[in-house]
Amino acid sequence: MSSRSSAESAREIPEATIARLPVYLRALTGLTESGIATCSSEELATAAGVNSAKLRKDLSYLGSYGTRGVGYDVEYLTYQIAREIGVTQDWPVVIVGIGNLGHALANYSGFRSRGFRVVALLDADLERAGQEVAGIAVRPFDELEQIVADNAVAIGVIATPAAAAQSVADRMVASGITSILNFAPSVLTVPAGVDVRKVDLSIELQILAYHEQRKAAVDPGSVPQGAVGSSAAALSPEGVS
Amino acid sequence: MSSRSSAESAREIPEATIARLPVYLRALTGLTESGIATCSSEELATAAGVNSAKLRKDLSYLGSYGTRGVGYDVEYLTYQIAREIGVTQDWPVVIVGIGNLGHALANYSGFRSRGFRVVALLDADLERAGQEVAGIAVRPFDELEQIVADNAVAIGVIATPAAAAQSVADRMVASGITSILNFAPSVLTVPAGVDVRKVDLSIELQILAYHEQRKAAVDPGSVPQGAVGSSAAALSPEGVS
DNA sequence: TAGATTGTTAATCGATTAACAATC
DNA sequence: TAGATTGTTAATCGATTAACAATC
Repeated sequence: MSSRSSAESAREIPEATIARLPVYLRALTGLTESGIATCSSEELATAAGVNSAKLRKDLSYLGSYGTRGVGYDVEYLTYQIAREIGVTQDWPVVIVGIGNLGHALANYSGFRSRGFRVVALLDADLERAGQEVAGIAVRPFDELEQIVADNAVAIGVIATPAAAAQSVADRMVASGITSILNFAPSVLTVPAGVDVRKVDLSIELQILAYHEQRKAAVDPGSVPQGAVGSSAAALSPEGVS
Repeated sequence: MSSRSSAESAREIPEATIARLPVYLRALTGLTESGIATCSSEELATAAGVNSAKLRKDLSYLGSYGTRGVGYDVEYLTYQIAREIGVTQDWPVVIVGIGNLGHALANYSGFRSRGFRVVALLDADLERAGQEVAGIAVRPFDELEQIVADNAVAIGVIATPAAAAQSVADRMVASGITSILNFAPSVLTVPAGVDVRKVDLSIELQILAYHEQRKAAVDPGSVPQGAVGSSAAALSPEGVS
């Protein structure tokens, strides 16, 4: 799936580690805001919600940025991780599909402070295009190629209905985008070299439901087991907005 | 983290498999909509975006629901997976925090068809409470305990700002909720027996940025490398809505 | 020097994959 | 019977973890 370049740098960072680096970065930001200048692997691990052995192992792939007997300098480690991830500079991003979710994404103020800059909002619906969301004009989807070229956009966000997602992805790839964050509930097919990550609300809920069901089974009566709906309703065809 | 009951049923399904069952379910729904009644592991795997060996291995944990030489009956397999996950019945869910994201979640029509029913929208802001979103009245957060009790709610969704998330989680847990889906960018501390899953927009984007940066490094010039922002901007304190 | 904590080793655990016997 | 495809085995790969030597 993800790019797996082989002989590039001395270190080859495992995927599982890469996925945790942003979590460490956020935990470090929290420490900075609390006025903490130095921390041990134990403290940082707690803030990030992992165990300290895993944290130290993860950081060891980046280099030796701590001091034995002392810990880590919060500011220095923050910079090193940000540099490793690649968010010491802002990445321009386009969001396609300005429905409810697109609105929420456009208004999400966390992007800017974490290395991203929304350069355009696009929607195929010409009614929506022309409006303004979060201070950014919504533009017709057809302007995608121009916008990607003008702003050197490498990352695209898809917040369209499932039916439109693949064709939006195709246009994104053709226009030069090589990383896609997909919120539409559909599997995207993209060429090698293009990375896709997927966020799916109901899949996350279903994973919780699985465990919830098991809790109820182990300890019947202790956990409320929801009102009884019909299985027909639960299994009916999708009506994704 | 997640519940790990030991001697419960004959099978002990791996976490990685559980996380993929909802993906298979969605792929099967797609096949049903296309009028396909039977499929091979190869076809279903393609629709789900995994390889067929992994799919068959995953399904083998549930039982033997296929026919050698033939494949799987789509409707039968759909039911078996839905039953395993626990979504043949509807799970009542509450959403706390009706900002932009809460709005989007409340309006997400996919919940209903996938085993969930939003029974209440809650917000601490009394201005918001009293409004109506997606046909559901927004109620004061203080009514949480009553609503959870009345509707036997086991699953809660947090869409509040980061600063409020932990206290909302505490109240949820105290009220009897044992599964939480957290959209706020903060690490939640909960008692054993409570499951938390986290969805984080900027973490997903940062993972993409990491790989994007590597692509640019391997093949300079071929991939646009975004406008140059200041590292100060990228690392400034959070401004999460 | 004594205490603390990192960075690394090595063992363990879990997940993935290819191959194929079972069987429709 | 011949062809197709599942379910399972076993090998491989990657991730986690505890323990501790290195070193501040």
